Amino acid sequence: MEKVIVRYAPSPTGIPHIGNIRTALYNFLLAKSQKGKFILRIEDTDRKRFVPESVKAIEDSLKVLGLNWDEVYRQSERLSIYQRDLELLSKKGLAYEDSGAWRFKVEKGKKLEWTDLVHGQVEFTADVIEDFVVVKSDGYPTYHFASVVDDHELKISHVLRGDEWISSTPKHLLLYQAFCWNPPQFIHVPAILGPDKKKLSKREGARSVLEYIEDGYLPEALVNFLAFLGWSPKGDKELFTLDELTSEFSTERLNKNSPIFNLEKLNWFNKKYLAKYTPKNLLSQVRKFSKKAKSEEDERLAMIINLIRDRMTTLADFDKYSGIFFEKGEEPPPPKEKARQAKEAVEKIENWDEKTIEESLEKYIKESNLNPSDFKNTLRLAVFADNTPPIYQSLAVLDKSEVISRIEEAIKKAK
RNA sequence: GGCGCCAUCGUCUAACGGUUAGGACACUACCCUUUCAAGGUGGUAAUCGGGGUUCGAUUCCCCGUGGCGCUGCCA
Repeated sequence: MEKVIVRYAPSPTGIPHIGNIRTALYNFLLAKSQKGKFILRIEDTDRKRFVPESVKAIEDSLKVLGLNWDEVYRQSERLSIYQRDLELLSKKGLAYEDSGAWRFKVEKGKKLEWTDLVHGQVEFTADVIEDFVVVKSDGYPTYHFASVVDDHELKISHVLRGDEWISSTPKHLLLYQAFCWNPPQFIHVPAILGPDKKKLSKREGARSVLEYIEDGYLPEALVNFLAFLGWSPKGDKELFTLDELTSEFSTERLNKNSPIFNLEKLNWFNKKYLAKYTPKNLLSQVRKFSKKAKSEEDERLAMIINLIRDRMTTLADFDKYSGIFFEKGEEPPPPKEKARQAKEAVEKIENWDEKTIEESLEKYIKESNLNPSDFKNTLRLAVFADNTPPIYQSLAVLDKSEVISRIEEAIKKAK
């Protein structure tokens, strides 16, 4: 069997959004699932729209997700190849000059068809195709020309790209015929849509994976989420690592219709992957996302993370839920009498560790014949806020003196 | 306008002629629980419409409708 060689060919006209990167993901999965080669090809043939920084953004986006490429090419460095093949066409009488550009001569009446790995048999008539430009007057090739020449040159076996290219594929087929080359397999995948069913816009997820990473989303979650937007594995399993996706991937299970970007689902994936992180790993990740966490010592930070990790959606959520461990919440204090009792109970605790705190307070509740829920509620309101992680463990995060001074503060404020 | 692609719960999807149309997110009820989460168990919710083919259509064919794409010396 021929070797599978696949390419992701973005044009560097801006930061690639999540939909572009999903195409890259599918290309990567297709290549690696067949033990093939994954090529990155920068299609920088439009000099007007070229944004130099976007090349790095493309590379960084792939790297952060682990989509490592085997080879990289830039079309702007391959001009002589296109020139050579243009001459070939022109010698055959299939290209002609027009206002400084070169056009391919389309033979009318021809039937162009291919078997798309997603769509099945697709047919066009050459009648609807105009003589199209292959080399622009500035000497750079058009997409149609450059991609066909390069795909052949690099022995690309499968062209997996967005389905906006379906209508252009007949042009590409014409070129393959003109050169007497065998066309690759075509796989056209639908674009991701926004919640309004329109093309993904900036506010609805057309952001780059780099931005999602900055917001505290995990690469594993992004990969899993993106893979499932237009593809599904056999069973009901939902959580897949990149390696698992690679061994499971098959183009047959790629979808025909356009999926809609759904942030809720991404959030769910992110929570799931966050839950899988080891405490040590999570700690170092959280440090990158929070100033407060950065200056906190390991042991205490680990305690806090352990208490709030279940409610974090992204890494950036550390600040959102850890506030009560740095500063008391705004909640109104409990009644004075109850707060005094709480203070008394806390003062009796001899060793300030989680276990002793719990034993000692439970003992106090029993001896004073208190309602346990009510007492814990009082503690929560006096020391923290109305929502907290388990109260005894939370108390252990603070110093005893801090707890007492917070309660005293509450007593002062209480009626 | 022409050409093309697409159509299952609100969303992501399963089904490859026969299922009580399955799973997940979201929503919701209950359980667990001092609170908020997390977790557990249930629930609401879908085959765009009309014709065929067939003993039988979500599934195959045609028409319509709707959405999207292309129709650039942009990709």
